[in-house]
Amino acid sequence: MTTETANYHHGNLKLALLNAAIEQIKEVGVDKLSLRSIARQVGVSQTAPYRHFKDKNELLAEVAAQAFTEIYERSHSVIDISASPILNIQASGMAYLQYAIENPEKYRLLFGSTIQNRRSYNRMVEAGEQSFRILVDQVERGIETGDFIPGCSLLLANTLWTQVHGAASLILDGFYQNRELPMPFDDFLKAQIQIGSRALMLNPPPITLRKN
Amino acid sequence: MTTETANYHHGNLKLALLNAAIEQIKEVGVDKLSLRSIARQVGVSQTAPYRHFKDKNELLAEVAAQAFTEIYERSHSVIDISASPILNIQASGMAYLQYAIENPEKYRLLFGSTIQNRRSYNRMVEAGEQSFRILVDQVERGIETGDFIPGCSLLLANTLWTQVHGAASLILDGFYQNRELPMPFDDFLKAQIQIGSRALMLNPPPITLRKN
DNA sequence: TACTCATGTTGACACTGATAACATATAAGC
DNA sequence: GCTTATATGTTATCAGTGTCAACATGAGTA
Repeated sequence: MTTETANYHHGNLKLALLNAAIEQIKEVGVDKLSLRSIARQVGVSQTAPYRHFKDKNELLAEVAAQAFTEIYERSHSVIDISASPILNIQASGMAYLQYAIENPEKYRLLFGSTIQNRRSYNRMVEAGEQSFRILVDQVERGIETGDFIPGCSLLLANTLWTQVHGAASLILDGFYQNRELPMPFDDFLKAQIQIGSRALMLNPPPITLRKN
Repeated sequence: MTTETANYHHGNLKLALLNAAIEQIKEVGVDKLSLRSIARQVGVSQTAPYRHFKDKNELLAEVAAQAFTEIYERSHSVIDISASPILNIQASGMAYLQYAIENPEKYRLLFGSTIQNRRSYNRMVEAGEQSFRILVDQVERGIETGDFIPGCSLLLANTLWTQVHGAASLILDGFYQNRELPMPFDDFLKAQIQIGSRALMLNPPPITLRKN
């Protein structure tokens, strides 16, 4: 209903603005995004957005909340309750990286410094924490089964996320672009995640890295 | 000499601009930094900077190159050639994190999306790689001594950096601010680095996390 | 029908990065 | 020592931004 019928003057301008923002973030990048150009695309005056968002920051925070939810869904969809925690962690890590690679500008919005005062946007914060909880859950399972270091699941989950987030950042910043890799890019990601997840294990399995 | 005597109209305006930029980045943050306010602080017209830098981006890239060098010096200064690779890695990781925490806005400049076209600024890129090489060196030593997973030092070093960089990002984004930690913050960092570095080891030592 | 209030527009302000045209002082050539 | 070219700095201006206050409009309600 909400998507079809025109409610008011424009007919759900708020949603139209959000969609236009997402589109332009993808096209011109998050830095070059302007509220005015969003309004222009929707065919509305420059100040119309202010009836639906306190300011540009608030609009971006809402886009970010949506993106965090997407990341959550991606990472969650590959979790298999009957699989081992370590496999789940690796799978959701790859899903996370894939999202970042496929949506570089959205990812920058999530973790760059564009949005100010992040902590004051509840919807966004909660959507972010939801993703994090996937990790915490799997880490706790791994601790229960005796595979992981016991003590503090938050810390272990952090180590994981931190690593995957760092990898994503370096990829998006083009760090690997002119660099010779010892293996195909996708394998490189997998290896990185595999190595990283060894950190949690009480007795990590031996590992060999193919040179190519 | 260069710092003392006035060379030209202003007397080393380029250096004065860079210093003013660094000061303002610290004070108002990298997003709110404007070329005009830098010029104002130095007491020169808005367009004077354009005689020394092609554009704002170029000025920022030079500040970043300087900051990368500082990070290198910090991380390098704690390397002890007679100590084990793993200890060196942990020490330089902590030094890196400390730099990020002490200079949050500079760190954002280095890895945020403010500077465009990073790869085209050689001085900056090289200063960055220099820091990375500290890690690669220690990883290679660790592989030689048989402590680390053999195969690809680049990949292992990446895993490390990636993790430390990710930790820095989350800290600066305030992720840990309203969150209860199981131990004092500094210990939390150390633990994270300690756990992370286990990933590289062929036979990581058992580890226990104090609950407090 | 009249009124209210959410929604949208106009006009304006104070900023920003950047360019072109002009001014000036320094270093080099004679 | 005087002229001249060039590096350096200024003025004026443009197009663009986020945001606010004042005004316009139209849908739902009393």
